[in-house]
Amino acid sequence: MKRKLNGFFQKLYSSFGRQYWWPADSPFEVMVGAILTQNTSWANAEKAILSLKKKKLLAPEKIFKMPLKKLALLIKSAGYYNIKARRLKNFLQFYFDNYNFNLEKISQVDLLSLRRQLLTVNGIGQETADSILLYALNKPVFVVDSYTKRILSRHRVVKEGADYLEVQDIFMRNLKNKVRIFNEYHALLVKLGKDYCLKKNPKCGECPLDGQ
DNA sequence: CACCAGGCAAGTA
DNA sequence: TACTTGCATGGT
Repeated sequence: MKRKLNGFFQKLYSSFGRQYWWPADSPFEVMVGAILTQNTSWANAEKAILSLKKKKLLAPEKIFKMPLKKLALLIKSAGYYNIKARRLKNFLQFYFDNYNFNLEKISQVDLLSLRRQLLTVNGIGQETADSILLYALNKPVFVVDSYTKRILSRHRVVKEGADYLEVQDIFMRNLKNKVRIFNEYHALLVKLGKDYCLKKNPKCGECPLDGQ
């Protein structure tokens, strides 16, 4: 299994190169982006980020104070904008109550404790929590998304319908250089899913992982 | 026109 | 525990 997963990584990396995730100017931008991109293309989430940036509103205190309706309109392009506005507010309430919007403080908390805390916020599930932990706070946790599950079950690494923690565990038990590799590997899997053969209706002929 | 995108929560059985 | 549904814009 170690060899297989590392082999996949090598193939993906040599096919696609470095992905430079997460595209953001600050850890806070990653946190916001993680919520905005839920079940949504990055292109649409990014437009919402830009509309916040353009008005200099991409800051914890600003979004915290902003009326819910105003926030919803600003992030409209990300889709599900009412629910995502509420989720952003929920996260900022958590961030203020527990860490006073202080990045140093939240960064000091150990991975598992912070993961549990994030999961208590309404609107933050496992993938969003792990995206924040890995890409905003550089914690060694693997992010699993629908592409990851599809790719792994299609290549018979896990059974179809394997749950989140099961898939996550496969990566975390079998890879070294945690943060660096977890960051790049997840990004490469998304790249593969987007551009090649692992959409819901695949034509797997050119998939770089075939012939493994 | 249909289908999909870097999910999650709440309801039901 | 396992399955279903609502949430919504914008690109292909």
